[in-house]
Amino acid sequence: MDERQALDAFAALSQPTRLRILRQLVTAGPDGLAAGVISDAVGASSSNISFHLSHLERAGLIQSRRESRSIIYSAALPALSGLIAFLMRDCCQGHPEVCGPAVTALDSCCTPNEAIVDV
Amino acid sequence: MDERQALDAFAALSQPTRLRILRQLVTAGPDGLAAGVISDAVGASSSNISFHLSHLERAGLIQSRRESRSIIYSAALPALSGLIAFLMRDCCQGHPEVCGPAVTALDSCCTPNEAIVDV
DNA sequence: TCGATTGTTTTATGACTATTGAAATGTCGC
DNA sequence: GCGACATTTCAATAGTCATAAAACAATCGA
Repeated sequence: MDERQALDAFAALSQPTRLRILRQLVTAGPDGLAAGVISDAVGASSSNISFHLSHLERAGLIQSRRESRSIIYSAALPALSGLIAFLMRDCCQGHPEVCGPAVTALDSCCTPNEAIVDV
Repeated sequence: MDERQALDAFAALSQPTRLRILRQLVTAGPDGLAAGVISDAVGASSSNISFHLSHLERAGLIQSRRESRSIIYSAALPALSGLIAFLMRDCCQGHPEVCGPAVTALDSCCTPNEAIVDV
C-alpha cells in the first residue's frame, strides 16, 4: 500500500454510503453480495450504489466478479489490512502511544470467540 | 471515535498536502511546529497551509496553541489511535485475517528500538 | 506609544472534482 | 425478442483546491 493508494482509499472511505457498503461487504465475507442486494441493504438507488461501487473498486477496496446475471462484489481484505498498516506506519513514527490503544481495540474485536460490538 | 468523526478524518487524510502535514506533526511530537515551519517543510504557500491546517483541526486530527507571534500545531494522537481502532472495528467484523497483517506491520513500526522505515 | 515587521488567517476568484437522480444503454437468461 | 438485472451517461448542484491580495494579531525598535 503506497501513498497514492492510501489517499484513494481515504477518499473512498470519507463518504457515508461507501462506508456502509464496505461494512456490508466485510460482514458478507468472501462470498460477497450482488449489487442489488447491497442496494437493498444500504437503502440507496441502484445507480447511486453503482456509482459508489465503482468508486470503491477504483480505490482497490473491493473487487467484483460476474455470476450469471448478477455482479458480485466482495471486500478486498488485503487492501484493508494494508490501509490499517499504512495508517500505523504514518501515525506511529516514534510514537508507540498511538498504536497502543489501537491494539487494545483490536483485542476486543478480532478475538474469534468475541461477539461483534459495533456495526 | 464515532462514525461522523471517522468520516471527517478520512476526508481530511485524503489530500496529499494534509497527509504530509500530519506526518510532519506526528514526527515533531507534542512540542508541535509553527505554521510557518510547516509551510517551509511541506513546500506550500502559507495561506494554503493555513487552509489545510484548519481543515485538519476541524477534523480533530490536530490541535493548535498560540506561542507569542507563532501558532503551534501538534498532532492529536488520541484521535489517530481512535481512527485506527475505528478502522479495525469496521473492517475486522468476523475477519481476524484483516487485522493480523496489520498487527505484523505494527510490530515493525512501533517497537521502540526499531528504525522508522517509511516516511 | 507609534509605526514597522513578522507570522498567520481570511477573503475573493477561478478551475476542478464530487454527488445526485433520472434517463439511456448494455448484458444476460429464457 | 422479452424481461430482468446492472451499469453508464447526463445535467445540475455543491464542494474542494490553489493562488494572490487584504486583513488581522503580536512583537520589537525608535
